[in-house]
Amino acid sequence: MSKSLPKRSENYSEWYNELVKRADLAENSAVRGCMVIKPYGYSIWEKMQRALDDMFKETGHTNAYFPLFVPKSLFEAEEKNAEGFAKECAVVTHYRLKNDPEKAGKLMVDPEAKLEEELVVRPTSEAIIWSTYKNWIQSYRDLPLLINQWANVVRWEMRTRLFLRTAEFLWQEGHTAHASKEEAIAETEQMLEVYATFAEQFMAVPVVRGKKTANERFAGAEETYCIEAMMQDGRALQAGTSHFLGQNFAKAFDVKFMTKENKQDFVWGTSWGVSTRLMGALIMAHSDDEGLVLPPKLAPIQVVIVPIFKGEEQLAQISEAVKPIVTALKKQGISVKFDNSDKQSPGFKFAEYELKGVPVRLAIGARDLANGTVEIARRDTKVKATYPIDTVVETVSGLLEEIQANIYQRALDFRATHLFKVDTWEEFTKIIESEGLGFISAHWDGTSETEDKIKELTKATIRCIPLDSVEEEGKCVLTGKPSTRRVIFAKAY
RNA sequence: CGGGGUGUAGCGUAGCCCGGUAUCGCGCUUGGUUUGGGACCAAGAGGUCGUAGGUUCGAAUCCUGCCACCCCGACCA
Repeated sequence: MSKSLPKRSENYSEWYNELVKRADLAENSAVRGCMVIKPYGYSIWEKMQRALDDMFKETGHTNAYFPLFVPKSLFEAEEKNAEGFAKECAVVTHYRLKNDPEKAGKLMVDPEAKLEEELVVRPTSEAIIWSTYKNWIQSYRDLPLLINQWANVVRWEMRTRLFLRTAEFLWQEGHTAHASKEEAIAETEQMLEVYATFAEQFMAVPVVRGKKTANERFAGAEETYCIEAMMQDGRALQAGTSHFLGQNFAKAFDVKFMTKENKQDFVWGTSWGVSTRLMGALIMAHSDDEGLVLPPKLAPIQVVIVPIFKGEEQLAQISEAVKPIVTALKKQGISVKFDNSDKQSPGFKFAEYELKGVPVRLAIGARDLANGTVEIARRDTKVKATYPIDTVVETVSGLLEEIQANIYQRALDFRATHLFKVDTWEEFTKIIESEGLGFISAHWDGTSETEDKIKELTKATIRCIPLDSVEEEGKCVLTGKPSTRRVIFAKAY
């Protein structure tokens, strides 16, 4: 195995792929399009789950679990939703295998064990959940119903990429039911804000909050809100979506409730989700040619301590000096690893923990013991400095906060320099065709035809209509027709 | 799913055109010396050459099917 990663600047996607594998995050599995998430990668996902789950609970949601399989008849009930996902569904048709009479030791699908009704492996759970909600909701007193589930879903994608698009992926999906349209919209917007806050404060990835155009809307939704993040190659990554479902699913599954006024009405729904794709966003937003750069809040190991020693005696002395540091850091809630293995040289360890994105590294050798010092290195800037040993805890906890803030700021600055306000088609194509592309803020006439045409010509799509976009007079960048606000165009993952 | 490429030890590869039982590096094992940015020396172990067929006295090498991965398209809430 060669020591260094492919250069990010030379081949971004090769760099990404190699990084995911080399940092022990995930690898391809024996199943087409499905990945194995390795322990180190999974522990990052667990930290994401923990933080998100806390935020869901804080906003009044509880977790539940619904089946992996959806009977076809339920799946097709909400027509638009079914149609939107039909092309990427895995379907279970049989429930038994048997020995193949013609090939010894081989199994075959037992043709006699055909299911009466096919089961769709959920690509999303609206159908199975709304069919259940019908039984749970009778009165306005049963509302709002605020439920989340952590689950796996399957979407049979033609081309997959580790974390960004896999046939099976892990996610959470919130499904809520409300007595009024206003309340459902407020819920949709609240959860979008939860996602945006998580992305910015935990992942250190700035996002644009916005609404999707009709073309990009979730199948079965009245309105799809999203957060869009910019990766280091200037492409956009949809990092989370929150849908206002109107009464579409309530009508499809006949979910009615009695209002305070003693009238029957259909309930209003929302659904919202983020997936292991966030791992892809996290990796692509911050990492460099040396490897991962993790935000301290999501790093499984926040501080690694590397002893530099000659012989066991020195290691024992260093270990003694390290002990109180480890204890003190842990007391602060900081996760620490003391790597006292003598299998690898310090240089090897330095490179290894950089590859894995450990935010802070301490190095202690005989020289430090004599001087009462520790070398502290930060992953984001690669700056090293020596500090008195009794200031380590304070320095480290300050540094973790600084790194969290710094990588967010760096990503924000990157986005700022790759966000272009464009008013002519010439400029538009020039930017979109250049290597280091980015987000284009431009006027659009509001029609699907124009959106499609632009996609056809440039491969750029409307990522969203930003929630904070200001109303202004303008002309569509392609057609010249009047427009009242700018939208964000970009090439997307 | 279409076009192109790749598949050889845990990883990365040479050999393939021109058929004769597989090269090198990393890693691994053992012993020793090392350790402030991916240590060094010595000795070893490790292979149905992606897979299934075919041609041939003989196939990593030639032919066919299949599978997987990568790149470019198409597809993608």
